Amino acid sequence: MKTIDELPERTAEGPVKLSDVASEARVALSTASRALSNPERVNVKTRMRVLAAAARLGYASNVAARSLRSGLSRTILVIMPPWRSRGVLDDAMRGVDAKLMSAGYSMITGSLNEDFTADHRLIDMARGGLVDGILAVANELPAGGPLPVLSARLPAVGLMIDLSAHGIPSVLTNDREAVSALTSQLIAIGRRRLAYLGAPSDNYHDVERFAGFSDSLQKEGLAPTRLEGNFDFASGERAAAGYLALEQRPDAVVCANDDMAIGFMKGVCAAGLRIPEDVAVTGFDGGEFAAYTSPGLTTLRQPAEQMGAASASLLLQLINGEDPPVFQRMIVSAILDERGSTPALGAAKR
Amino acid sequence: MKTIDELPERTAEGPVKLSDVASEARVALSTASRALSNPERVNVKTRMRVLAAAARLGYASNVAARSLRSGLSRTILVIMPPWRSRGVLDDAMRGVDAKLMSAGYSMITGSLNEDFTADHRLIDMARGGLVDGILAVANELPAGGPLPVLSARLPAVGLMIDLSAHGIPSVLTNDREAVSALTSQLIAIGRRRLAYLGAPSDNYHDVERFAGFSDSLQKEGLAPTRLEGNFDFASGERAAAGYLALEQRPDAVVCANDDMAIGFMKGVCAAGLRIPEDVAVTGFDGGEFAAYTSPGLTTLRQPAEQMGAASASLLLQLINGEDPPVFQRMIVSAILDERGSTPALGAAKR
DNA sequence: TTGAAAGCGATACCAT
DNA sequence: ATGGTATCGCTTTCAA
Repeated sequence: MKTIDELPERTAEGPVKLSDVASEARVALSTASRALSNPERVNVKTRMRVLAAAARLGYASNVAARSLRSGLSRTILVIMPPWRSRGVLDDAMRGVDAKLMSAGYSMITGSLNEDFTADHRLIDMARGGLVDGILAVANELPAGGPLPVLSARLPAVGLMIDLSAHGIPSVLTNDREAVSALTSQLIAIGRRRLAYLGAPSDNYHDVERFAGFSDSLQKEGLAPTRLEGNFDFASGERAAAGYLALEQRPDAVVCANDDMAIGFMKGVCAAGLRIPEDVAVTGFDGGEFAAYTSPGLTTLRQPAEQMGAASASLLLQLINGEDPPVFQRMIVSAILDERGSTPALGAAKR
Repeated sequence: MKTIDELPERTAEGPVKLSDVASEARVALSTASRALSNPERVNVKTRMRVLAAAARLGYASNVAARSLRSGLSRTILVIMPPWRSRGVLDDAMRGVDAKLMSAGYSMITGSLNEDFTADHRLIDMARGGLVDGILAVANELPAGGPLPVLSARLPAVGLMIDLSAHGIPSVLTNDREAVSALTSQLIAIGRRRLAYLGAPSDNYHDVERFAGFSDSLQKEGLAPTRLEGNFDFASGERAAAGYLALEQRPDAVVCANDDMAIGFMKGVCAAGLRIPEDVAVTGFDGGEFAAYTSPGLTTLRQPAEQMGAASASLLLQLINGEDPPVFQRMIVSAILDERGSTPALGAAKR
């Protein structure tokens, strides 16, 4: 995986600008400009020199200057209703939005591509001076996600993604601990054959949650079963088929998120099993839907909106150059929302 | 309601800039600048003159110039995973994002406030030259939403909101027609006491959908019942209580969206009614979750992603100054997703 | 084909 | 307290 440090660094003198590229390539400023924006109007040989220089220096054109001069921003303003409460991410964004708004900041949301890499233009924005800071948010991200943009060396914060290894403070849920506690409660009420429904294991949250699950099983000397999904409804439903095919069907299934849990419930209900009598099911996230399945889904709710707000505050703090936070991870506790998909978990000790 | 035309217009000479304000207020450029950004460092009297002039001219500071000079953009780049398929809006945004991306455009998403008014900064962005066009998207918006920003007189398109009355081309679903057809089908299978679960009636979609519902009832000489909600789950559940209290309970309930339908189903199921035997329920939107309730929810699905992409194309077309579209509304047909919450609707003629 | 120079609009320093 | 002016980084004529 390409790490930040392999990418060209900004010099101590600040962002590299077109004039730097020009002198590096030993051409005039205007020629450098043309080489980049109207390549066909420049001698091939010179063009290559410029391009090479730009690459070597890690040049990113300053978006503000460009749009000021050209009168074109290549940017669209999308106006939407306030963030709706759907899924953790939206909840989180609501918190982010509110906080940034009240601090007088705007937000450019750049989605990653389907393969979770950052688009080229995102990187330009990050390094081209149009933004003051970066908030990387992700809950279902494989490792190696938005890193290239972080090479902008701008103040940055991770939300629901652990970037602390890169020196970027991150706001996270206590996935491992919370799942472990929940698992222990399931054991405490007598469940003995427990399964975990997870996702491809390069996902931070899956790793953590599965670890929490395993921790508790090991403590009791129980053996874990693992089912595979990919965080969406359909994969949960497919996993149900796998579950039904087991000779010794687990009597409790801990899912890595709500969506899979909901799909899973549909699958096993359709087969005539009773929830929670035959199998207890739990989710993770605490989306609004969880209260509207039948039975309702017991889940670990992430206080997403607060986490969003916290991450935004943190970022603003970094931008304003106040004393950097003493922590690298801000861990927020998930909250257990108990519903019909599990028997009463009672006062099982945490 | 404040309409576009009451707002200050840009002069034919283009956006008003600080120098215009300065001369209008009969002060130096630098003084005008200070009056706006460091008010306390300017004599009250002069300050008022400047502020008045700015207001009179409808001045909006050029964001590009400001951030170029000050080195501060007051903008945060938020990096997110690809749009997820939740709710219509997200689906729609996925289409928008893909289209804009491939055309080399970036997106600034500005949420409206909780009261559905545009934030002051949104308006600045729109009028301050940082964006080339505006896409207003909304499905649950009361009338009078994002209009002020549209005063920027930039190319604009409405998505799931009808702004055609303001000369802004809009991409819409055939709400009225689709609901009417569905209602007729319910009548065709023998339902006679039909209710509509709607939302505050200044909402475009609610108005259209209710009209479609009423159309079909009138055709058969049936009387409509109307229940009130506000588009969210909880309001659907509350509406169920109202429904249960009716002496003559309707045997079919057409809901203005999926969320209310889902909440409503939960409410009536909890009371022991059977769906669809005792009461058939339908939704609108076709979110992913509709397939995971029990029973599954019959709903009119909006092809949101395609609509999003279409609206983005349209906007780009306007920006590029190609021949403006000959239509003011692009109407897309909703698709009936038939599930367990209604008896087989069969081949009822449309 | 390349280079020099004139702005784009706003800010902030330095005078007054 | 106010006014003049250099400057931010880049694009774009206009000459050479």
